[in-house]
Amino acid sequence: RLRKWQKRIKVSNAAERNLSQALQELERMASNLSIPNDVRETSAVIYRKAVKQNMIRGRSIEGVVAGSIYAACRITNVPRTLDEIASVTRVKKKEIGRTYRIMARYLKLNILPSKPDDYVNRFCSKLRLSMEARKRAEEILKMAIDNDLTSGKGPTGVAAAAIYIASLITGERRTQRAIAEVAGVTEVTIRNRYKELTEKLNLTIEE
Amino acid sequence: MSEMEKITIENIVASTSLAEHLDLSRIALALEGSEYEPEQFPGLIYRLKDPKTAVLIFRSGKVNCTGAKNLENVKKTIDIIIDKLKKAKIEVYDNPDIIVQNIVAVYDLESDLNLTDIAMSLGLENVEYEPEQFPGLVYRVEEPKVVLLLFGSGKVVCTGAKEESEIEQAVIKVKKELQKVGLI
DNA sequence: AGGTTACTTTCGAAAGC
DNA sequence: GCTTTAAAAAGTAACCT
Repeated sequence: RLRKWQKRIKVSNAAERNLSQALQELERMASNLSIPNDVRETSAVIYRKAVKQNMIRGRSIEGVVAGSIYAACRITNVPRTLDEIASVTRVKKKEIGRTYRIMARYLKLNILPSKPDDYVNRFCSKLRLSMEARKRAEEILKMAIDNDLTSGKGPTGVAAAAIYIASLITGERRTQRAIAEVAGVTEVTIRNRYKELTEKLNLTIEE
Repeated sequence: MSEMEKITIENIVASTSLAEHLDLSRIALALEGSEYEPEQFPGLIYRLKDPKTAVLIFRSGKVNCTGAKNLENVKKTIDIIIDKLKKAKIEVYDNPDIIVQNIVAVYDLESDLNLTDIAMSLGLENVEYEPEQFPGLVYRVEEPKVVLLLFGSGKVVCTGAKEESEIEQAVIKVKKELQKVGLI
């Protein structure tokens, strides 16, 4: 009856309000991260799926939006780090990671583990490195993956070390500090990965 | 069948009941070094040095024991608590049933693992591998119902088991699955 | 550069918010 | 869902010398 209709209208109003609020949040975060439109659309699709599966219960809209963006970046092979996503939200990195993992399982997103080479173009652009350096870094990473030097290691740390080596090879040297900053890892991590890559792949840097 | 020998139990969580009700404030005074801050957590925390375990005591009389590496030490811990409470004139049961709630163990597959390949062959829907967040691959086994953490070194952590036999079953199971797909 | 400590993940019980 | 306990795995981070 009338009560029932009022309730439905209220629910649908609330749902619509939440959805438009979420999509506004999504746009805000995405533009702060310079995420392209196709990836934003993928994020929105994922967010809508999460809503349909009642995944917002017990979670914040902001957290699910952040998780959707992280997932969409992963799916389109241009992953952003959890730190990058967290930098445009009040949601903590730990919570975004947790939400993302739950979404990936529950929504059956079947997302492959991220690989170091997915980060090369973005990090090299920020470092204004040449195409030659990117190519070198990708070659090094292919060897690293073929020799299984990456299991369990953070993809960004491995990518950072490969880029550091590539920058030395092409003579466009970037400091570990500069690379560490764009990759969001510490210089210690770059050194550790650098040591392992050069030793196990017998890489010689001098020219 | 002696995979058992290569399994190291690292922690056992067990629970029991020592009484219908316990006055934690009184116990806090009886057990030197105990921590009781009901605002923060409803249980009283008490750590033993030998065996090196920790006990949580609740006002319902329920008690949890964590940190023991074998069942004897779980029993020893509970007996020590019972003894100390009795000496403080606090009435508690004598031989309470002890229920093992969780066992954490480590096993070594003795072979480096390519976690990305394992994630794909075990099926992305059964496994979680997010190296940016954690170096281990999380594998939820349905039967026995335990969770395995697989590392690149070949080390495996098993948690969620209530009996040692479940750990052995799970370990043999993954080993066979990895051998079948040639990843070990 | 090292070294130490600490945090990430998994699990379960307990009582209460 | 959170709070607290213990414990391992391996990687990364933070802080100190």
